Amino acid sequence: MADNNKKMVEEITSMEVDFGRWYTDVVKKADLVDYSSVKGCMIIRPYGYAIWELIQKQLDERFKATGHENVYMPLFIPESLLQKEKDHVEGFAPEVAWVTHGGSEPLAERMCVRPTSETLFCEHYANIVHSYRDLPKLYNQWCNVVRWEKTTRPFLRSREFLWQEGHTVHATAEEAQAETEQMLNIYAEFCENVLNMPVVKGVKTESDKFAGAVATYCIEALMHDGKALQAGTSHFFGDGFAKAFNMTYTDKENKQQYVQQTSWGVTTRLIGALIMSHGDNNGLVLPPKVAPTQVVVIPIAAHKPGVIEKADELTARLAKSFRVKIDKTDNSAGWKFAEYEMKGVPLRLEIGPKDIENNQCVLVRRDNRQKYFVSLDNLENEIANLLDELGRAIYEKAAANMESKTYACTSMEEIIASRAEKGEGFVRAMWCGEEACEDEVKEKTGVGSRCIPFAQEKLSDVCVCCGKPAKHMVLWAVAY
RNA sequence: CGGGGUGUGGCGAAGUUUGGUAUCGCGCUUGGUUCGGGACCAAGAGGCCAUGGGUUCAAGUCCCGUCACUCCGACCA
Repeated sequence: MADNNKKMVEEITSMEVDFGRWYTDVVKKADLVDYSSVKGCMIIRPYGYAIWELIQKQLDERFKATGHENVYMPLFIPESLLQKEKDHVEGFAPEVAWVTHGGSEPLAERMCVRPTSETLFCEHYANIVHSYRDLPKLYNQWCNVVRWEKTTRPFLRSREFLWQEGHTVHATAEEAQAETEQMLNIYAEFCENVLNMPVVKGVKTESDKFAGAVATYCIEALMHDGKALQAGTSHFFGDGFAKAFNMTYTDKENKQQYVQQTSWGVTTRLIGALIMSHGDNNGLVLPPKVAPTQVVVIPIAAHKPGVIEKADELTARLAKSFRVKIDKTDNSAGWKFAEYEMKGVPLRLEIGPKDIENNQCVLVRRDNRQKYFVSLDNLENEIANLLDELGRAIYEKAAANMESKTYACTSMEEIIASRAEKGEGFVRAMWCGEEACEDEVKEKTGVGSRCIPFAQEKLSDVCVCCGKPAKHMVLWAVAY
């Protein structure tokens, strides 16, 4: 059998050897994506898309529960509309794709393919909001956006990607601020409970915030290789866009006021995040709540009488409670085991002649390959428990990874030494608040500021760069 | 956008230095034996060697151009 395992090693690069290669191997071999002839864009295959649908569904439930409604905006944005907010256009100009012709006729005004839809929402809100009675407006849109990236990677950075963008307008800054924080908290809760992925909540530094925002909040996750990944953002805009787009309403005192605005989004990048958080050298490990198949039923010695029938019966029974799939192909059992491990299916159910005799089956956990011999009488409960346990276990593992790769440093030398000795991870270090220092840290140590975590800790009194009094503890890292 | 690398059946490669019949493994098809960790035997199908031009009796191989992909830097969810 050991000989057969060689095949496995050849097929997927070990994470320890080359994490980047491992990642591209996994997304392809687990059948999540395929490469497209359209440069820098990916084909999301049915299995990958099913994960996205589960993410969508569970996020959408949370949005609806907090009063949000889904809408759809146009794909194209006229140049004049994009130009209205100065910071915004400067931020996005380098990466927008332009439509210049309709058929063979040049357009009077070129249009970009949306890189994000703030401007469209702003225009719409300016039209529909007149009175304090019209507020708040809590809209969300599920769509695709285009950003002309130079280098691309499936799920992490591609020229077209799928996301959700929430856009809300409020009467007061307090209310908008509360919305911004609420949505960040929803993202964080979702990452932890649904994706089983720990995140750090914080606020971006001035230089790193969204183009046009007053403040950008984010959740940062740490991947298995110690690099950081921004998993979601929530922006507070104040009235910046409101002034540029003339979004006003009349308040109770009959005075004209600008609306206060937010936006927030997560993308298909979340799929990349969970791959790099939970995956191992056998492939994907999917959190049970977003696994398209939670239990795969594998009949053993399927030619023996009664096995297929029993496996079918079990599959039908379990389908009432779980996402179940049966594999009746004539591939060998061992091949199937490896196949569904590669695809990250949380539980494998083996049922063979011996089991049928004993009124039992074998359940095997994806994360640790532990085997359980389970009576068929109590199967649903056992499966539910094991799925829960697996979810908790991979969360704990990811949390332990994050903790063990988080380093507190009190000087630039320490940061450099930490990176050299311990490798990549989150570096916690004090900062004075000056952009020059932020840049210098990045230049000299290689790590960039990820966020100023909400959970602050005073590691020392002075900035690691300039030695002046420190204002914040910043989380630094090499990022995807 | 700068610096490397690679393009050969569906996938992964050898062959290129030194020009001479298109090779190997996986996968696929058919039949049989297997079946509790990537099975085995047998017989098949499948390629104008990325592309355009050149050199030559002869080009996957040498020369010039183009395109694509990929890795490393600068920009980004």
